[in-house]
Amino acid sequence: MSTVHSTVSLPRAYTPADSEPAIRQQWQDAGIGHVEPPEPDASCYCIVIPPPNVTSALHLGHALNNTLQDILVRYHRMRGTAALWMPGTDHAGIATQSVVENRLMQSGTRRVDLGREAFIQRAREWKDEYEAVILGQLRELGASCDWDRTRFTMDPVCTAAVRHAFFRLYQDGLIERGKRLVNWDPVTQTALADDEVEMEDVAGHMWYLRYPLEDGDGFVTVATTRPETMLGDTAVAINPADPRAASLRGRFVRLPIVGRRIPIVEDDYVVMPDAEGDAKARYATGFLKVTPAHDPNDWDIGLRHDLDVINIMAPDATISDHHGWEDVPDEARRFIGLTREAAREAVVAWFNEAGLLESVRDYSHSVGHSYRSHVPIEPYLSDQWYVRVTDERLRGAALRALSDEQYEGERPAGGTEGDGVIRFTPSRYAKTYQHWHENLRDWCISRQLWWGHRIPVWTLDVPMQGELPTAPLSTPPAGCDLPMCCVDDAALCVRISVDVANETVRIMACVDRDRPELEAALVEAGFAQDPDVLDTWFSSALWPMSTMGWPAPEAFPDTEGLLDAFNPTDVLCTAREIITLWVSRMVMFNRYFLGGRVPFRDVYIHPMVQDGHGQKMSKSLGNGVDPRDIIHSHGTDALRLVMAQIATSTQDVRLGVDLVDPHSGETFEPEFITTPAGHRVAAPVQQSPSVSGAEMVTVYGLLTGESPSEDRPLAKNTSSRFDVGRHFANKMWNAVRFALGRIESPASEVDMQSMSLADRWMCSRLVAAVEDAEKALAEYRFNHYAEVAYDIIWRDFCDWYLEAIKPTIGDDAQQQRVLLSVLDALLRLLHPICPFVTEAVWPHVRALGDRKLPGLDLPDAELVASAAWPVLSASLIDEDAEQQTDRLQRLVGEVRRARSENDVPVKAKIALLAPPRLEDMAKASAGMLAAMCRVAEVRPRGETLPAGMLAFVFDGEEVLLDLAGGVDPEAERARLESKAEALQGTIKSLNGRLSNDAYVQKAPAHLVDETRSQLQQAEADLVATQAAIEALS
RNA sequence: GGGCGAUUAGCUCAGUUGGCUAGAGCGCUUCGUUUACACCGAAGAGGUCACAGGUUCGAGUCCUGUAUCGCCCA
Repeated sequence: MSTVHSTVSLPRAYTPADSEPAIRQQWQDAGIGHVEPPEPDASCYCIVIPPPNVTSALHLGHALNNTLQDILVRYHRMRGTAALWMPGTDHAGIATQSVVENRLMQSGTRRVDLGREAFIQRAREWKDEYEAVILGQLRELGASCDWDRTRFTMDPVCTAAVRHAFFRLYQDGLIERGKRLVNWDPVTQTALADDEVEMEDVAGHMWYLRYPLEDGDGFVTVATTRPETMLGDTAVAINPADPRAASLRGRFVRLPIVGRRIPIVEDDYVVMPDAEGDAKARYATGFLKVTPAHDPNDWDIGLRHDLDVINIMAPDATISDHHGWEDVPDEARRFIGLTREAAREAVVAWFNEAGLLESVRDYSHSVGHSYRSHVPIEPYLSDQWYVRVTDERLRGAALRALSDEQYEGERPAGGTEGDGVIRFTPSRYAKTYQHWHENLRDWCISRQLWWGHRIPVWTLDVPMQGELPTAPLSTPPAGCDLPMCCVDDAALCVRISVDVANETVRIMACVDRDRPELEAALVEAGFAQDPDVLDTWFSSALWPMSTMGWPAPEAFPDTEGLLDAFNPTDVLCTAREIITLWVSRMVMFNRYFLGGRVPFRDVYIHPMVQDGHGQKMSKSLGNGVDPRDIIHSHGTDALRLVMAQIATSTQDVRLGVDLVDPHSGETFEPEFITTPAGHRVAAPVQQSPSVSGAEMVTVYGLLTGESPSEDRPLAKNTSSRFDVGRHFANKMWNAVRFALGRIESPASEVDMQSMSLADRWMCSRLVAAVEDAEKALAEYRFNHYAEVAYDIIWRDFCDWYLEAIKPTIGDDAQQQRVLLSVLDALLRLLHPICPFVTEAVWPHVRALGDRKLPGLDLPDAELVASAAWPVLSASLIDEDAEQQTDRLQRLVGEVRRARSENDVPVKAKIALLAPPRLEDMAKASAGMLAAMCRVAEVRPRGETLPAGMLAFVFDGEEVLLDLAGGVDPEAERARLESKAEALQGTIKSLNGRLSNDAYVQKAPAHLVDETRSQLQQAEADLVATQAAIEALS
């Protein structure tokens, strides 16, 4: 074997960092991700990336999300379809503005100090910085996106889509301005979407306030957690089922402090008092103060009973008489200007002094907080823009898009394109989607921010003159039932509303995309653009269209043809937390603007990555793992393999977070502490596990004010979970090294008839593995695909096949050809998961010559990334080889166990004494037996059994091993007797099953037959075992 | 309060229409550096499948209830 020298071309161990950068460059040079729209009938595959927020670098959740997408895209590309993966990033309005403001505040600058233009410039600089980081990370991960088509939700292409979508919706009456209660953040003074509100449990109080009845005949007691809002009360409500309701019907209450006369109304929303009931009922009095301007439920009650709405607060949540509160008596003057917290104390004190405070009880409840400023949300009445998503054209379309089998109940009939197309994987998320739409509320899309798409509406208020317009200036479009709607230019939509109280007429003009002259004309005429920007999800909702050039591909020639070829996309791959925020809205918009077409056919929801304690990885806990660190310490393939392995359909995955000791480089499990909020985190300072006395600061330590120093450096987070991936890539690498050393002159032709058992078996296994992988991917079972690839490479190929062919490969040109071909196919099979190591060894394997077998098609390619997925013919399936190998593997297992249990030295050669039925097989596989378990000799077993041998039972026959060193007869007897006992147990259980008539009659015949043959086998094994025991004595 | 999900080996998780002795990786024990790989190989220990009922010839798998944990919505 002089060929060993050729392994020299590969180092002993795979070091990812040595080859990954060059491989990325190769992919980029070859443009593997770039796709042009193909001919109409060609097969297409498309995924749009969930655009990461430009707020910060990508975390492990992104690594998971994007690894899975890349696996799909690489697989479909290898299958020969035009596979487009559209990359890009999201401007993330609130989140980005927030991080930029925080950075400014570090130097004491507020955004208002900078002004709008300068602030947007700062935000743009932040975006440029993080966009580069994110795109770099995606490339590092190996993401084979079409980088030429990289988009950003605020770039000109996407902006055109946002402008036109807004215009169309405005024109069609689906966007309107409305006074509504919003989730108001009084610190940042902006409205928040429902999902931007974080619920927190707060230990507060329930105050019991007495409101005197107007006629002086006693009082009612209301219970409230927010006494300060009573200044805006416009009713007291009671449940109509309450026995006290009848006597109070039609009566009034005189509101303390304010003196307002407010009605008692009956509404079944009111919880009746019940000492045994739920938390709310135990604290209830049966009387509810109703403050429509400051509570969403009260708002609804107000609508039902036509109550006054009195706003008593300014936008900063201080008590104010400038925002709708007019009946302010002198008694209430002293509350004006107080913060809501101070007002609460003052109001309670007033009631106490007036003898109207009945009692106070401790009360824990859930209060919405701003995810941005972390102060309690104030339900606040303000003017906002809404999309009427509850309209049948939007919500109905989204519901009808769901596939029949995933729709709960009868799916509404539709009959337009796209109906019944969307399927969720796992299917249970279809329910989340459906329930969300069934309880949908209109979508507030305006945000009081500077960073985002500015609302394209220009407004002018003019004094009312003469007669009010009583009819639309022109006919509104179909479906638009808004008053005073008029249409002018095809790119201009004007609406007029009348404010009778202030005697003004408001003219609002919405302008379509690409009409700067209209905008200028409006400004010239004194119109001012709305200062607000759109909710980020408005532009995200258009992502599958905007990235493909809608509505004006001719204006952006790079995008021409994309929409027709690639929308609908094939699958949206995302986390479940944005099913409502994003998935739903993409479906509504795509269907609305593209004639019912859905944005994607499949929605795959992947699990969440948690830390070792089941907590979400978050910046504030310092428990996140940076994918770049794993790429550097373990290699990208290791990261990707583990990501694929954990992508199971049932549950979220815990990934224990370890530390890297900066003193020694070793990985260790940190000491954990519990934070005041109850989270498990790494203690701020840790001892080095191996360098005595040395300390380090953790990421959590950094957050709590520890500053790293030269003596006490920062310790990076990592996870030993990725070791398995590193080991696997190294295994693949070394299998190739082995092959390079043995494949000297592969045969140019292969005669399948004369292939060895091992070769036939390996090819047969390969067929099964490729089939399994294809099936797994079709069902989005990434973990199964990873398992299939892992097992065939490590268990079948390395552990068995390579060991089995060691004795013969050197002199067998045909076998060399088989090895080479199988290796090539395995690299293709593995490539979508581990693109780097497969690409790194590819040129070496390619250099060895043709790789093709009858029934195995492997067209050559420069790069494995652009190679074809292996196509195997069923003719390679070899049941006989699989059965024989299975038998041989069991025999090897028995021999190995016998050797191990009897402490036979590894180098000691032993002889196998086989009964006739086994002898042929053993002799035919003598080389393999020698290689796998050091059986040096196979001899026939005579009728008389020689002493001093070890016996075991194989397929009902007694086999002997001549172990050279001899056998301890007592240990041997004990082993055989325990074996016999186990067999007796098996026989008893099988007999029991077969003597059960119901089993024999009802179970499928093949199972019953199987049971019978098992019984036969066990009985034969028992006889042979007992014979062996007798032979011992 | 409503909805969804989870509970399987010391740890992290598989287990596809119910069907042989419930699997993997890590960790642990023992042995081994044989010329692909110690990021390796061989052997082994370790599970009343949360609990209680039910359906069935047969339940980790289906149904009901209980407990605990998680997420979403109110």
